[in-house]
Amino acid sequence: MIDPTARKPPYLQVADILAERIKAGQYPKDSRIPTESELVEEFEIGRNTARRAVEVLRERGLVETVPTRGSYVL
Amino acid sequence: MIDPTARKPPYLQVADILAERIKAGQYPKDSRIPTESELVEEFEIGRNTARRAVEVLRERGLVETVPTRGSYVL
DNA sequence: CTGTATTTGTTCGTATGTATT
DNA sequence: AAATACATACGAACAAATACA
Repeated sequence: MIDPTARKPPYLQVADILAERIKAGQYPKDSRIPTESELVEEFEIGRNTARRAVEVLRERGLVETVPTRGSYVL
Repeated sequence: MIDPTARKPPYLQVADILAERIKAGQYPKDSRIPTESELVEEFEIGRNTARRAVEVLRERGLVETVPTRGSYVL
């Protein structure tokens, strides 16, 4: 799924995949995207990398993160 | 704040600035100095450079670093 | 009310790759 | 060649808040 050798770093690859899913309606508005742990498992990445990916989605205004809850599609 | 072109490398410049602050009592004994991330932001340097700066303070016996906690003034 | 599980927040440790001087 | 610097990544540990049985 993720290519660690690609020019695009893993955290961006993951962010883009998640953004695609949001755009496609796979994660509907107000729904919660996968937790950091789930992203770690699905994409076989470290937690920090998962966090960075979600951070990108926040910066893009795609999700909102609620501590102890998760990140929700806007 | 930091001059990347100076003869003194950034990590030493940062270390010296922090040492000054400790000496001046800006960071009192037993208090925590800024985290690596905070140093990255304040001085606009990379994380490795921030780490190097703190390493210098350790070598000078000015601080003690506790994994997952931070570095504390001695 | 109490304990446990879940989830994000924070922070340092370590390593790799690339670029510049 | 060596030192310096930055970006990226994974690991580990602990805190804090929330949810739930």
